[in-house]
Amino acid sequence: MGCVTATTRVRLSPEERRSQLLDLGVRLLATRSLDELSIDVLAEEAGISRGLLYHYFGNKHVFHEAVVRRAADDLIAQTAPPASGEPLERLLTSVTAYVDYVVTNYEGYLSLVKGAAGGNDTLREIYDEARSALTDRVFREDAQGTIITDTPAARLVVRGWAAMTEELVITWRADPSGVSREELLEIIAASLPALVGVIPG
Amino acid sequence: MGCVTATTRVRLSPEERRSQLLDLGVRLLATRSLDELSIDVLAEEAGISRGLLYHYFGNKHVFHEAVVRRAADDLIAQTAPPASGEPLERLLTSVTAYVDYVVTNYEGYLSLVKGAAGGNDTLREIYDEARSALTDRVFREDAQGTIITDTPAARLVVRGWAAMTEELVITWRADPSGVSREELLEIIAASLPALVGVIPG
DNA sequence: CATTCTATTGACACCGATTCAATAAGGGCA
DNA sequence: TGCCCTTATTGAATCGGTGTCAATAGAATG
Repeated sequence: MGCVTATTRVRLSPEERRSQLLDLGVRLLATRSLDELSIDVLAEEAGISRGLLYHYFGNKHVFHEAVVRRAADDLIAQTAPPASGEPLERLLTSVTAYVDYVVTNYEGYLSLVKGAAGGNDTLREIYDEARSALTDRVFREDAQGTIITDTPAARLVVRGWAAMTEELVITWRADPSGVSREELLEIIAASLPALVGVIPG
Repeated sequence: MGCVTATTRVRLSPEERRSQLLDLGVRLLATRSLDELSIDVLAEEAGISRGLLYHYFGNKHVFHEAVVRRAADDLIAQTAPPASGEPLERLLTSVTAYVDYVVTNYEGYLSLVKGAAGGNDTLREIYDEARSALTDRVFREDAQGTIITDTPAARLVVRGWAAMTEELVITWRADPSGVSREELLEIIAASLPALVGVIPG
């Protein structure tokens, strides 16, 4: 049954409260879509008044942005590439972590993607950052040199590859029949060089 | 200045009225996003009462679905492939029409995509139909035979290719610098065979 | 234990979605 | 031509969720 509805008000430090609300927000994304995540629902679940949410986040949009940002940070952290190793191998490790992240956090990830895709520019920008964290490194040059030459066409293609990867993972997770996890990873990994090969010029 | 605000109520046949409201809805998508397309706004623009919208479409969701369906039908009609010709050439013609459609109807198309992506299952399904209209033919076998063998992995890859194509076109249209329309078309067209090549098995 | 700072509340104003009984356009019939 | 009758259309009332703000009460400090 859990606790009874709050009797005495509890006073937390702003950092703790803010963090609690954001965590709860991200957790609730597994159950509802972003715009079903109303102020009412969150206040109810958190056991606080609606007014408190408006105290910490000026309005619903700001709150949504903060939640999406936290979810994106989760994703970025979980798919961080290893510090060392072959550039292509590091990318593969990252992609594998991404696939596994989506598989385990499917519902929440879906809400994140849909919310960002359907939302305002700010939301899309936040999600773009997460994508870039995954893909930008193919342009970053290190001791071994750059993997892909940085041209407008190459940027475009890599961005397209990221969109394709997202679609592949989401679709596969919804119905994995006929394709194994390893085959999926192979498709994604092999796609990037295959696509780079079609860049004109 | 246009006409003054309606003085006498005009009575249309249900078909005419319904059609008028849907057309207006699609047209307004070039200016606002789907969820900024409120009942108030539409009624105002159409010069009718809010109640009438509820008479024709039970609620806002249903109205939005109908608008998206009409916009998707537009897209499908405009990108219909020629009846005859080489399968691959027919696909290229379709893709070219798709690119040109997005270029000219950019704002409205963005609203369509965002609305479908961020919306409920019904909305996504409608948009999926439009995508399928563009891509399914690569599996259809005709006199020349099938272009791509129909397997779960192939279905997945073609779906990914469609998502990539959408991302490429939208991104390119937002900032075409550095890549010409012909190069874009070349990238998209060459991508499909390149991706089919990475299918395992 | 009193004081003070500020995290937290609850009541209220407001806007858009939704309902429904009342209204009137306009085609058909005498 | 003028009445009638169907039904397209309206407008007022309701409801649920957002956003505002002065009032309330933890808890740390002296």
